[in-house]
This record gives sequence, structure tokens and C-alpha cells, in this order.
Amino acid sequence: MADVARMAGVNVSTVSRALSGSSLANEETRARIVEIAAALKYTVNAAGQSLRLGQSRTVGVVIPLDPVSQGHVSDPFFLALLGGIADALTERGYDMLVSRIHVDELEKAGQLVSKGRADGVILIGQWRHHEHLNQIAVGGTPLVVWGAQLPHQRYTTVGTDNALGGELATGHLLDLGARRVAFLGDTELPEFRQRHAGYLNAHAKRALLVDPSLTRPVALIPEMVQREVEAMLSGASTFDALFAASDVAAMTAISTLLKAGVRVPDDVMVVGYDDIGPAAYTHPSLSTIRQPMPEAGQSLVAALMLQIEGAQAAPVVLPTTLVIRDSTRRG
Amino acid sequence: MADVARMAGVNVSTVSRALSGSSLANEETRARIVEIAAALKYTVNAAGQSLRLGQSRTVGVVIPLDPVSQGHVSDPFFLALLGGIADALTERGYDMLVSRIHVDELEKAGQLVSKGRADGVILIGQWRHHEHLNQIAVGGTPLVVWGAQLPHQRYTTVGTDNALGGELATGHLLDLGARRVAFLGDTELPEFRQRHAGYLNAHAKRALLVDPSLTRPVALIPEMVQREVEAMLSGASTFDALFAASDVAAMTAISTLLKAGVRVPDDVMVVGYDDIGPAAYTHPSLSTIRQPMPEAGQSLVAALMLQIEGAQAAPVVLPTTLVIRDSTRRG
DNA sequence: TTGAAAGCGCTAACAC
DNA sequence: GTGTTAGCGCTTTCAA
Repeated sequence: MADVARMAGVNVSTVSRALSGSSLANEETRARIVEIAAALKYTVNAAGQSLRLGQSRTVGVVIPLDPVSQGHVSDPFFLALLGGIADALTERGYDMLVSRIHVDELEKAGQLVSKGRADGVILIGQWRHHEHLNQIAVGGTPLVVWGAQLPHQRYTTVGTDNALGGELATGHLLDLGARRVAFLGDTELPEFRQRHAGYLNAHAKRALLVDPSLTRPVALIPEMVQREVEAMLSGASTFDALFAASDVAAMTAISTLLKAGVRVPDDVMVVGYDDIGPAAYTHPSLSTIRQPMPEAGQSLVAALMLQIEGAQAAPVVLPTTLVIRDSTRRG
Repeated sequence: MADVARMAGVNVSTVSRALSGSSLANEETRARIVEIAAALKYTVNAAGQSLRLGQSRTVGVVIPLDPVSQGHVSDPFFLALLGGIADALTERGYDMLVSRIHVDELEKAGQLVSKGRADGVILIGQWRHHEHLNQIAVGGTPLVVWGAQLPHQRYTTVGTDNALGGELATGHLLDLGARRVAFLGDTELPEFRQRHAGYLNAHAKRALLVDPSLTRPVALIPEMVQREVEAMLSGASTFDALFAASDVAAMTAISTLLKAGVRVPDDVMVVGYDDIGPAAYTHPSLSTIRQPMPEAGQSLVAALMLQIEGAQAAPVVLPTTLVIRDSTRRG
């Protein structure tokens, strides 16, 4: 910046003002300075700016690494969400610092802010870390979490209406005549628990009884899902439909069923969750509950910006819709 | 830091030394300072450090957004690569700044460094930007690109042996008796072009002629792949095997084939590329060319670190292997 | 409208 | 082994 100032024959403060588009600046000088800066390929140094301003215009996006459900982070759903967040941040002129943080050191998420690397944190995947997250938020760190709204939460959540999604999915299966709907998903995790609640609710509303043995709380990684479906097939209790709490799980389940000679949807109908891109292009194409990804990114970022500005941000529950495809469409 | 110094009754420089693990430090004082810092929840401010040190200990990971092949960025392959990079960076104490940059403003990749936001850039997806990339690298920006090694490149590439991969895939199909192998992938893109060269080579080595109409240069997004496969099925020329230049494309192709009543592998054998997680769990499971993702992340980061330290980094070509699964296993 | 100068938090050369 | 101090690049208050 000193160089630019010298070349332009002005003081650095003038350069600073010109480049930041300050109101107190002669249009003529400003144009000259901008030109010189471009010629010199000069760009404002972020560290100096950040140090002086006390903010980094960077948001930390944290993906907690859970040893149990680890596989899940390779889910295209996460990439879609990450993409949505990236777009929303770019619009606002913010950079995105992505870290995978092991759950045992989740406090590092807060450190991103205390170190000044980020002005706030978006955390993708609430898992079972409710208490940890509360601690971070209580520390004053702007924090928005993708997940389910929970009692006594001190952090802001953005998520979809999981109970509604679960109910839509299950209701759809029941209305098509299914009477033994299996549920696949770890009910320990808040989002999946809510989806399961919707599953129960759909039965209740139709005055149908639920066989508890059809609820299969399993980590939604391919290995586990395959094993679980195989176990279900060789087990005593039958099922005529399957609601998997993620599309990836649903796809794995379908493959496993087909491999065992079980027809989808003729013998077993399947509904997934997320509506990831490939869902429309599998065979059979997958009926699922859509979570609106671009809106999700926008909402997460908007909520975080509010917090960064010192305001409160209310939890956001985004709408979900049922997308009907071939996996629940009987000949 | 001043607070910590005051509480410890020492000078800030002592605190700095203690916290950075400098060799000139009394073990006793250091322990006391570390303790006080922890109690105060103090962490070294990154902006100050970065400003003073002239480096950010951050690496920019850039995903170019190509309007044509855009869909490709949702490929699980990218997430896997991103994960590998993240792990390698974390090991070295570096942060990862992720940006999606539109191809028209690829110069922003270089700005990440000139602004001091990052010490170097890893670019995922060479696409058709060879010249752009050369410009950035010539500017002195440490730059490593995931992609194919090309003539006259000024930047370092890390990638797999695409020609070998293409040859392995095609050779496998030919050796199983296929005589009309279709190729799916945009041969304008360096990596796919090399895979296609391998495809041609496999034929040549077996003294088999290639029907050029079987090469289908198409963007590997589901919509396009589906349309292309449908066109191939209704077209004049037949095919008894398919080599798709990505797993996602291969999966879409299989779905389209099955939907049309074509059996896989009995009527048409299919080989993909990448070996993404789900490849093993589809029905039929997918034969494919594995690209080693953890090694890829490590190599990319290692090459970039060399450049950051001012050294030259040689291009890296990682090995690829053929993984045989059910999509090429005939009853 | 512009210039001068202080100070954001940190590290390292130098002095003790 | 520790203290003092300068200065990294920037913005902004105050003075002109």
C-alpha cells in the first residue's frame, strides 16, 4: 500500500480510503489510485485489515467427525449443504474456512473465533453433541448448527421439519397399503429421532399399530445398512416397506434387497430422505423427502450474520416435501 | 496476550515465547503461562501472528465452477478428495479456505495468496483452464492442481495415471469378450482425454478396431448421461460394454440401461472410474478404476508445501488399480 | 479532501 | 532466561 501511495504521490491513508470506497474521496484521485493499484497487482492485505478491524470476514464451517457415524460425512448431502453455504457466504463477501473436527476436540470450533480466524461458526451435524455445542455458544461464539431444534439449546439451529418429513414419508407408504413399514436410522441422533417420531405419528393418525421390532436403529453407513437389511431379510419379522433416514442409506438398502431377489417396489417399497441429486437417476428412482439445500445455506448464513452483528437469531425450520418416484410406484 | 503477561507478571515477549514453544524459555515459567492462558481462555490471535510472520498457515482450496460441467462438483469424488486434503493439512497445522470460483474470475485464486489469506492454492479440477492456470503460476503463486499432466505447464499437477486407468478398464472389458465398448466422457477435458487415449490403446494392443461412433463425448452429469444412453439404445449402433469416465456417470448409465430392460452385466458390462464409496453397494456393484484419495490429498499438500518453502515440486502421478465387481461379472 | 500518527496483536532482534 | 522495542499493513481519529 505504501508503494501505491508513493506512486500516486499521496498518503497511504488516501489509498486506504480510495480502495475501500470511502465517501470522503475525490473521484479523480480515487480513479487514479485504483488504476495504479491494478497495475501493481496490489490487493489489500487481509491480515493487516483483519488486525485493525478486529474481524476477519471469514466464517468457519465445522464438520464434526464422529467415529461412529463417520462414513456419513461422505454423503453428497453434505456437499450440497456446503455448496449452499459457500454461495451464501460469497454473496456477502465472506470467506469459508472448512475444518473437520474430531468430536473429542469440539472446543476447537470455538477457538476458530477466539483466535480471530473466523467471525462465527456454522456447524454441520449436531449428532449427539448438544451439550458441547451449548458450551461453545455460552462462551459467546456466534454459532449456528444444522440440525434439530432441541429443548434448552443455547445455540441457533437451522434445519428442516424432521417430524413432518418422517410423517410424510411413512404416511405415503401406509396410504399405498403398506402395513409393516421398517425404519432405518439411529434414533439417538436428534434429527433421526424426530423423523422416527413422525414415523410413529403417521401410524397413530391412521390408528395403526407399530411393531417395535421394525425400528432398526443403525448407523447409516453402507456397511451397516447392508448388514442390517440382510439381517432383516433372514429374520423372523417381515416388512413390506422401508423408510430410510437418508437417501444414501435408502439406495444401499435397495441394492441389498435387489441382490437378495426382493423386488422394489413390488415386494418392498422404499422412501429415502434428503433428495440428493442421484436419487432421481437410480433404478428404481427413489421416492424421498426433499430438504431444500440452497435455502438451507442461505438460512444458516443469515442466522449467523445476525449473531455476528450481536443480534439474536431465532431457530429456523425449513419446509420439507415428499417427492414421489418409482421406488414407491407399483406397476 | 498483554493480559496474560500481566497476570503472570512477565513481559508479553515471554508469553509469546512460552506459547510458541520457543527453546529459550524456562520450563517453569512456561508451564505457569500456559496455565494462565488456559484459565483466561486466551488463544493467540491469528491476524497479528499472520501479519507479523508474513504467512497465514492457511491453504486455499479452489473449486472452479464450470457452467458446462457444473453438476460434476456434487460428485462424492470431490468430497473424498476434499477430505483427504483437509486431513493432510490438519496434520501440518494448516487451515483450509474453500472457495468456489467461477471460471471467468479464476484470477481470484491467485488473489487468495496476494491478499495474504492463504500461503498457496490447491485447485481441484483442471477442466479446460490450462492457460489460466499457467498465468496464475507464473505470477509466483504456489499452485498445485488436481488433474492431468500437460505439455508446457507452469504449475504442478497431482493426479492419477489416467491413460493407464483407461487402458485397464477397457482391457478388462475386451478380455471378457466385449467387442463393442462405448466410452462416455468429455474428451475435451484433459483427464478424460487421457482416459480415452487408454481406451484406444487397449484396443490397439489387442489388434482390435475401434468404432468411433462408440465414443460419446458428453458432460458427465446425470441428465446428460441418461439422455445419451437413451440415444445410444435407440440408435443404430449396438454396444456390449460401457466405460464411463466417472462412477456417478456409470451408475446413472446402469440405471438407464436397467430401466430400458437391458441387463447389466449380461447384456452390457459397465466399468466406472474413481471408486467412490457407494460403488461397492449399488446393484449390481460397480467395477471401476480406483483413484487413491487419501494419497491424493497427501500428495497435493506435500507438493504445495514444497512450493510454499520456495522449492520446485515435481508433478505426481499416482497409481490406479482396477477393482472388479458385479457389473462386469457374468453369471 | 488529504496528511499525520496512533495502535490493532504479534514476534524477533537486541540488550541485559 | 527475560525485558525492551520496532514494525508487519491496515484504518481512522484528528488536524490542517
